Amino acid sequence: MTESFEQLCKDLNISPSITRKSIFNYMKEVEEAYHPTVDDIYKNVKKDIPTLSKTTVYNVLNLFIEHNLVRAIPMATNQKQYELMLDNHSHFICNECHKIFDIPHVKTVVNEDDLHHFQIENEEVVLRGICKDCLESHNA
Amino acid sequence: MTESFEQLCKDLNISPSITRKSIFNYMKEVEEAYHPTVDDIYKNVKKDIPTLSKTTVYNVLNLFIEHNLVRAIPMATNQKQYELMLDNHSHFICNECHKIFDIPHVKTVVNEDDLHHFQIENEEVVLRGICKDCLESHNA
DNA sequence: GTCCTTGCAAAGCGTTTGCACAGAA
DNA sequence: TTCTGTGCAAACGCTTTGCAAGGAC
Repeated sequence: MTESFEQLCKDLNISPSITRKSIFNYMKEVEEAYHPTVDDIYKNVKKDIPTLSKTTVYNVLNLFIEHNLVRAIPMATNQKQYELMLDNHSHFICNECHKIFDIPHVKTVVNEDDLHHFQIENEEVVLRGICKDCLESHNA
Repeated sequence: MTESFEQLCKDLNISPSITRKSIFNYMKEVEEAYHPTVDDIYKNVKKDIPTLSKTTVYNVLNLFIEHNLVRAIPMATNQKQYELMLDNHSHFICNECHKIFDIPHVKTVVNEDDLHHFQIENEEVVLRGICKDCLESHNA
C-alpha cells in the first residue's frame, strides 16, 4: 500500500484535511510499533496541531472506521486501541503486560458445514499467552 | 463439564454463596443462547434475589474472571459481554445486528517460526459477516 | 471477636452529543 | 450563502471505588 493519503481520500470520497492527514500519518508511523489509543493520538498529533481537540480525534477515527480505513480493537481495559487496516495480519496479546503484537496472518480452517447460515466477511485470529519480554523478566 | 457449582468453588477455593450460584446458574442457562451483559445478568438474577445490586454482579463476575471461570468479551459498544469458559468454541459476530454466535471451534494454522518468541496459551478465532437473520431480512 | 459478602452512593473515565464558530466552495 | 470541519463543554453510560452494614465462622 503505497498510495498517498490524498489518493486514499479520493477513493473514499472524503476531503483530505490537514487534521485527518496528520492523524493518518501518525497511525501509519506507529503501525509497526503499537496500536495507539485516542489519548496517544491526541497527545502526539497535538504537537503538530496545537488546537487539536479530543472530539476531533474521535470524529476522524469514526469517519475512518466508517470507511474501513481504521479498525477499533475493544480492549479489556475499556480503552479502545486503533489500527490502520492496510494489510492483513493477526494479533498476539500478552496476558501479563497486555501489549498487542502484530504477527503474520494466521490461517484458519473453517468447516463450511458449520456455517452455511452465515455470510463470512472476514476473520480475526487472536493468540494469547506470554510475550518474549515478560518471559525474560521471569528469569531475571 | 458436569461438575456441580459447589465442587467448582471447592476447586477454585472460593465460597459458594447463593448470589454466586445464582449468577453462575443464569450464565449456564443462557450459555447456548447468548452472551449476557452485566445488565442482563442483573435484571434476571434479581428476579430470584430482589436485593441484588449491580455492584455485586460486577464483584462476582470479576471474581469468576480471576479464577478463569468466566471470560469478558470487550465489545465495540463499550458494554462487555460475559461467558462461561467451560468449553472451547469460536465466535461469529454479525456486522449488522452485532449478535455473537457460538460456532464450533475453528482450528488455526500457526506458523511456529513466526512465533518462537511467544509462549502461546490460547487462541481465539472471531469470524465476522452477516448472520442468517439479517440476510433474510434483506430479502424481505 | 475477625473475615467475608453484599449493596448503596459517589466517583471515575472513555466516549458521544449539542451547539457554535470558522473556513471552504 | 450553504456545507463541512473543528472544538469547547456538557452529558452519557459502563465500571470501579469507598465505605458501612450484616452474616458466617
